[in-house]
Amino acid sequence: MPELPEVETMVRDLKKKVLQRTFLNVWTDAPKLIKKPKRFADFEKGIKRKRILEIYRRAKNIIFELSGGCSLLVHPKMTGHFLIGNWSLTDNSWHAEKRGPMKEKVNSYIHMMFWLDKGPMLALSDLRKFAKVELWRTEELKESEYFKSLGPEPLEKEFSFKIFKDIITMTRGKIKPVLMNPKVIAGIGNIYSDEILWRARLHPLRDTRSIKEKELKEIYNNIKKVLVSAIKLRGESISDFRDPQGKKGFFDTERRVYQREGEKCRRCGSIIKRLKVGGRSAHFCPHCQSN
DNA sequence: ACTAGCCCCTGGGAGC
DNA sequence: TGCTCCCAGGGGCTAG
Repeated sequence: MPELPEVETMVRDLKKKVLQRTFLNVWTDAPKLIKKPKRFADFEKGIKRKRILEIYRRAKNIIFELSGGCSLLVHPKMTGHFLIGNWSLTDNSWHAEKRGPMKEKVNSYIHMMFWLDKGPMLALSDLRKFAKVELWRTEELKESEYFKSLGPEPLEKEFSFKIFKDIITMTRGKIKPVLMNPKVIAGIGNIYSDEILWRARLHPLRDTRSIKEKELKEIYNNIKKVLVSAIKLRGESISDFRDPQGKKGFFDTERRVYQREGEKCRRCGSIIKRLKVGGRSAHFCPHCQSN
């Protein structure tokens, strides 16, 4: 499940491989993934012959800044990830493939394929087809209500303890869903919120208004520590996340609570429990993370 | 102002 | 072995 570290891993790899290259063509068998513009023909027309000038991450979005004042935004949601491959489809086989299922899928979950000039192609794999693909005017995207609504980036220098403290104390609710809310802080999802709270020794259901300064400091420090460490390890692959080369991440070695229900806490030996909050499962140690 | 629930989707696990 | 049922989950949305 791509969260900030997995999306950051994809962006860093993509920058090495596809920067300055030009979109020649695009294919999909799941046009519903494309939310903007509404018609695939318009999307196709809009992306063709555009060169990739920059690639960056905002929250869990991957944004390709293109020539001609366009930006391609991809939110991978649950199972989306980019793959870079040397599938040698010539222009002729592309036309053949257009009429039927792709024969050269390296992965049967590829639902979008981008042909680039020179070298390997770019594919979007998405088992559950939840991903969001949008083509924007760059200016409009940067000024969009959506961008403005996103919370701060937790790894930016500007994300000080004071800012963190202010937004958490301002946001009422249970700490786990608050941490996961992209409008509060960008990029933290179910896995990393569980891991952060275990390290900070806070119960996922703690009311934000009851959290003391010292505890806030623990959460703040562990947000940075966990995310930085996960990026170094190239993300998690408990889910089906793979990097653009199709390789797994190594965060599993650092996993302490997520999907460890019934197993022993690595700190105190108590049995890890699971509960539901905000429609998501929260994993925690009932001894270390008392409410 | 909250929160619970629904929806999109599909593989995998459980139960029979 | 194979069928059916149910669940997970990001995030936007609605309904209570």
